[in-house]
Amino acid sequence: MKVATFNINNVVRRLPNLLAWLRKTKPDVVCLQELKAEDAAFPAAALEKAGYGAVWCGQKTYNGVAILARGSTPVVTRRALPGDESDVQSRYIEAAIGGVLVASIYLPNGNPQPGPKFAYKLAWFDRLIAHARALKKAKVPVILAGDFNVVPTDLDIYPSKSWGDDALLQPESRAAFRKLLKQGWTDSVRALHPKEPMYSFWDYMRNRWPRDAGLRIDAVLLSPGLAPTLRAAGVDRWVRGKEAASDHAPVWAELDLPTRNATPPRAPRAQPKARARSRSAKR
DNA sequence: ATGTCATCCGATGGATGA
Repeated sequence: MKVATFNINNVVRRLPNLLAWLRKTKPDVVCLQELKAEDAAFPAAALEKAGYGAVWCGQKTYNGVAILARGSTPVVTRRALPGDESDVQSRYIEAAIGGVLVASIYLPNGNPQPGPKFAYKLAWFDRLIAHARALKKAKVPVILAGDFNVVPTDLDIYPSKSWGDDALLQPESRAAFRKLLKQGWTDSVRALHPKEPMYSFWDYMRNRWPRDAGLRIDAVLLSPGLAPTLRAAGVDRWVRGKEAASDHAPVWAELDLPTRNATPPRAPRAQPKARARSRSAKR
């Protein structure tokens, strides 16, 4: 099973880019962030046509998260992060897909800091840490994927002093991310690529993409039970170089899990292809 | 401080967020 996270930076404007990437890489599960679209504007029909069922939490102009599944529709378990009923920002959605619980996360940016936005970021992080702990205790396979808006270490950013005051690099932000990981989550890309930067975001400003001045702020985290299934992980950098690209590139992890809706490579019984096809055609 | 992209509101551009 291939699971990916992609901060799409406006799913309506970026739909051609999203569809081209889905066609080329065929992830089984996709977490999207920064839809920047109201519920009614989400391009569900186009994604369905591309073979993906979707669930989403939209919001006008800002935020917005979604989960896509190839050949099925995710079963929503939560549409908001617990812990603050007054929080109306669309930053969390959680769903079950083939026995795995998947969360699409858009952690607050937190700039400028210090200030109310940074306080909101840290409070949101605390709520995420508490909820992640509860999910872990449930002993089910869980994937936490999204834009965590944290540069975890200095390896995760190009050599630069211009981000010193940024909320993404503050010790409090980094400590919160460490605290989350310490519960036992595996940062897929970092686990398999411990020495390379593996950037996932390049600011539009100041020629940062052409000079590879990137940040690694998007991640696919695996619960302890899933960690041994991790086979490969990476960043689809080429997506960032396309016309009208998002400022993020997709981050993915390949797990050695049976994919319920995938066509099996060989036929254990008669006509498995036809059966698999008719099942997905019902969607 | 700079500079990029995009949208909002509501007016021919400034404020905002990332």
